[in-house]
Amino acid sequence: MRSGAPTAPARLDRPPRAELGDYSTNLPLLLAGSIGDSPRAVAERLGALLSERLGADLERVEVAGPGFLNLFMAATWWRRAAGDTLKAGASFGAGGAQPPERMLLEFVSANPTGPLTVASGRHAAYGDSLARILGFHGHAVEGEYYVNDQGGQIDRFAESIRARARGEEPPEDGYKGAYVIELARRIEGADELELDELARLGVASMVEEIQATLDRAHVSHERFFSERSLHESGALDRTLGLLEERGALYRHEHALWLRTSAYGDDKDRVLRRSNGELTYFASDIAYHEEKRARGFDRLIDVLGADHHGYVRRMLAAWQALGGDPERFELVIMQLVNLLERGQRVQMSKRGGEFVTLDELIEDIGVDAVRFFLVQRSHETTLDLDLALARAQSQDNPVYYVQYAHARIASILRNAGAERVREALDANLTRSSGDLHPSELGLLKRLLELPAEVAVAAERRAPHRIAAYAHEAAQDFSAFYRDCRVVGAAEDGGDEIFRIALCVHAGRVIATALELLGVSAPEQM
RNA sequence: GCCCCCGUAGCUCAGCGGAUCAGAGCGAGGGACUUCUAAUCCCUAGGUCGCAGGUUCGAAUCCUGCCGGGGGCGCCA
Repeated sequence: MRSGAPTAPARLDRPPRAELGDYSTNLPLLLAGSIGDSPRAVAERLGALLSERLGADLERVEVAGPGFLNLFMAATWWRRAAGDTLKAGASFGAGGAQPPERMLLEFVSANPTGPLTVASGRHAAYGDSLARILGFHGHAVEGEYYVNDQGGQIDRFAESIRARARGEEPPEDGYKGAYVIELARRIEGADELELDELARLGVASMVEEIQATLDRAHVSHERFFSERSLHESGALDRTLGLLEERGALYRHEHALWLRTSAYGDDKDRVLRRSNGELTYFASDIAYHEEKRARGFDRLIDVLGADHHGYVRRMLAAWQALGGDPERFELVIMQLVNLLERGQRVQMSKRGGEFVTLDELIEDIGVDAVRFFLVQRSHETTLDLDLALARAQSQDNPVYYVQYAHARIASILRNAGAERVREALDANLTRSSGDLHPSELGLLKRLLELPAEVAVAAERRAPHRIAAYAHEAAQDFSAFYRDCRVVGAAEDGGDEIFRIALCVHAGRVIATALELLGVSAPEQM
């Protein structure tokens, strides 16, 4: 667009109230400026044009407010839309990514020094749902878990296991949770193994547990990537060499520094300490260089709020490696505050006092956990009162959505396979007559799925799908209340059309739940 | 000191690439089960969208400042 053209995007919206039309556009408002005519006049002209073009599909247009154009579609248009989308089957809403990309999504990556906490659970629920949404939208997504299986914390972890194996208390800065005792018991000869070997075994055991927990949470990663392997494969040395070649390194007071400040960081960062040890940051850079070499179109890291200070330096390092900053996203997840009857529950792996993801799943069920943890935007702190979550398990929104799905299944069972098949094959535009407002409301909602998926994918916002699923369930409930399906003729409805609508609604709700990793039961 | 997130109905929060955006759920009060699942549905909330400026024909939505809450700022990971 040339200068003088509107800068705001033209939109086709669904007005907040049905009386305002089926669709509305702000186009006249945007065009008025460059055309040099009043918005309402532009709206009049555009409306006339649309009426001509759309013919019988358009019932009428109205110019409203400062210059909106509200469109009222005819019943036949809706019937055709229903028929068309029904043909798309379970893939309705899929695809559309512009352009489709190969993505690597790193999420959870919790230290293998203890069980996953509820905070990790939020990362898991978010990351896994995001991966599903991005994939459904047409991207090729791989999920990855970075295992920090080396470094000072792992040493302390090993020391803690050994102490427990010897019946002693863990060191002051060690891991004091009861699970370490269990771990010590499970590892044979833990009291006299070399620390390095003990660390290896302890981490392996912990990673296994973490994987089992993730399985229970229906969260999957394509790959677990070991930090240690970067050292062993020489990847770390190669990365340092690369940075050296690019002139990004320098030595100062016996330490090796990366010039991250050249790429927007506040100050430079140490890669090799004066005592000769490499920092965590150094391996992380090697890890990202490794990811880069694998040739993805885009990397997304999901990090905890406590890592936000890390974002700038990681991006700087990425650029120092020659990476395109547009192709590397760092998503910061805000915290989960766990409350128990209003009391804050402390979450520290070393302190050993925390609520695990396993416990939460045990408490309220996987479906509720998944739904709860992605219900709120990842950018906002999530307060989760455990007592409340337990008590609410009956009124939990997830049950509401699942119930709608089960109810649809029940109706379709009632209608019988024969009628359902008939509905799927029927030409829905054959019958005429107006749609019931609740039929229309539901249909409109179902037609929004592709747009909702697109927004959720583009903004990395799974919570939108949770909200959408709930809205779809609400609209179905209204439809159920007002419109008899089996035996619709009794109140003047079209049974075939309504069965088709049920099939469609069931698929859409199932799709939304699937994107959240929540089951869609046939009966409850 | 610097950085991040938040401040919207009693509570938990959506909305925040501006206009038709003042919403949902829960809680509370009152109704509805000879009806395809009552794990449901219907009615009842009048909240200065933290405060003050600014940009705009138009701001909860963008900008600035301030107040309040949470978190982070290591040659830890």
